[in-house]
Amino acid sequence: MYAPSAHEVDVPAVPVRTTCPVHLLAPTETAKRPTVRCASCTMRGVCMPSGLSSSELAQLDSVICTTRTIRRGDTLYRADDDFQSIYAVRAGSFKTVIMHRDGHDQVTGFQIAGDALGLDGVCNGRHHCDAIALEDSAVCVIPFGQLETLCREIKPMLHHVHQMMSKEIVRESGLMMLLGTMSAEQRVATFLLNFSRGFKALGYSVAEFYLRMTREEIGCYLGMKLETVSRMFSKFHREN
Amino acid sequence: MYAPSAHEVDVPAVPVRTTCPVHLLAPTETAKRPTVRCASCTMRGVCMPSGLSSSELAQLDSVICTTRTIRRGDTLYRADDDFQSIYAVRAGSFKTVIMHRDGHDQVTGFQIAGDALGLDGVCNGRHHCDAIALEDSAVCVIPFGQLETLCREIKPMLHHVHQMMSKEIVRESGLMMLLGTMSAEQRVATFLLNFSRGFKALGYSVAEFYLRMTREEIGCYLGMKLETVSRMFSKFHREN
DNA sequence: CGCAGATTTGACATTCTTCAAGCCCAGTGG
DNA sequence: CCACTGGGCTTGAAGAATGTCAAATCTGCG
Repeated sequence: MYAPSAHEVDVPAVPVRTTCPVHLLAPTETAKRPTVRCASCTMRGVCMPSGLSSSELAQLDSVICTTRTIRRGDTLYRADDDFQSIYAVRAGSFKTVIMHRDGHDQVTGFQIAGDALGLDGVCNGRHHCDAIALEDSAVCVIPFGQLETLCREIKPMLHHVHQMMSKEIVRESGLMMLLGTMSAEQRVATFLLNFSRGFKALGYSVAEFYLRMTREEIGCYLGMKLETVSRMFSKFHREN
Repeated sequence: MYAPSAHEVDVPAVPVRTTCPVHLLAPTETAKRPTVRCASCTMRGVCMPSGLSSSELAQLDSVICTTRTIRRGDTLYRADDDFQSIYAVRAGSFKTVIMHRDGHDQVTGFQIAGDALGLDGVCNGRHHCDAIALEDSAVCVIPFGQLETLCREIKPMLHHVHQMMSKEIVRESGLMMLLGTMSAEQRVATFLLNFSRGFKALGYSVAEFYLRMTREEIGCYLGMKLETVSRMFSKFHREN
């Protein structure tokens, strides 16, 4: 809808929000609880350590993966829910939100295919935020107790889990930087660039992509009001 | 210097910055690399899982702990440093800072006795921030590779490491909430309350304590300018 | 004592929010 | 088919919160 050539400038073309899904679920994935084999999963490189032997992969498969589908707007888990499992996004997208009594919510992250969800629950056995699907989505369910058991047997797995958690820590500290030091304009620009990078890693276009979240959700994530987000988008669009 | 009774209101008495250290190092701890035994460490409850057998504690001691002292203003590690170890603060205090080329730094946390440092490095083998001592301090050095080995042998240890990392994730998301949704006044109040809570856990006074960091560092942490921090302190003091 | 850095305070500028109005689009029902 | 409706989006004007700049203390340290 906008010129794809726009990615010569720092900020990618402003995407238009539509309801056309970025990742369509394959029909086989919509069934309620089919076992998906990690060994043949295209996302394996994203959510599992590389270099596992086939017997180790079999261990993974036997112990760990079931999938779950979540409809747009539904929650994968809520704050205070008992923590049992972590999740890997297979298809679709989510947001994680910390609700505050007075309605001042904070979106702490957007997750797309390959991202992990639920690591906040390890700390004290309860989740600390809500995870809400932005579109019809599917996740792999990874029971954390069993994952820990596996970690004791497979060293690369242990290290991978640690990396995932550390990556989350680093991601969040980057966000703190954004929230603490950047102007509204810089925040929106950074947000678009990060998103673009995320889609690129999945093989989608860098310069043109759909945003599944509303202006309000973006604002909530970036620490500003939806009107300000809108103004920044307009500004970038004017200035290309 | 201020009335300790002030802790009846929501916000503790505004502390005065001085150079009087909160935690004095015992003389024996200032030597360069003495081995401190985890088994007899008073901080053990904070940085290690409870319920380890004495043989497991011995394993810990033999493999892991050396200590290091850092002078005020010196760095424990810097961004881009090779990641080898994580650290547990034994005495003193630190800040972690993400430096940005244009001088817009972000303080991502303050760490006092019992807190962990360095978990951001697991992710890709390099640290992502600087850790700087706010006063003469001491840390336990915990080589991460050896810790992972130990994790495979001692299950509670594995779980504890996961909890530490998850705790850091939760801490950061709380900070994102603060940065994203709160007014300057609320941020400073929350900051003081959190700090008060941290000191309380160490057995120090809730209503009166010293802040080792400058107004600028606090501002950097809370996403505002030092003048604003100062104004809020003045305001709280006026209103008690 | 006197310097350098930290802090406080005031006046003014800027940025962002708030409030309000109108537009666009998809879904709905007559 | 088309008006209607609601949600999301855009835009303008005014106001509040915070940043910027500057000056005057305060404090610890040599």
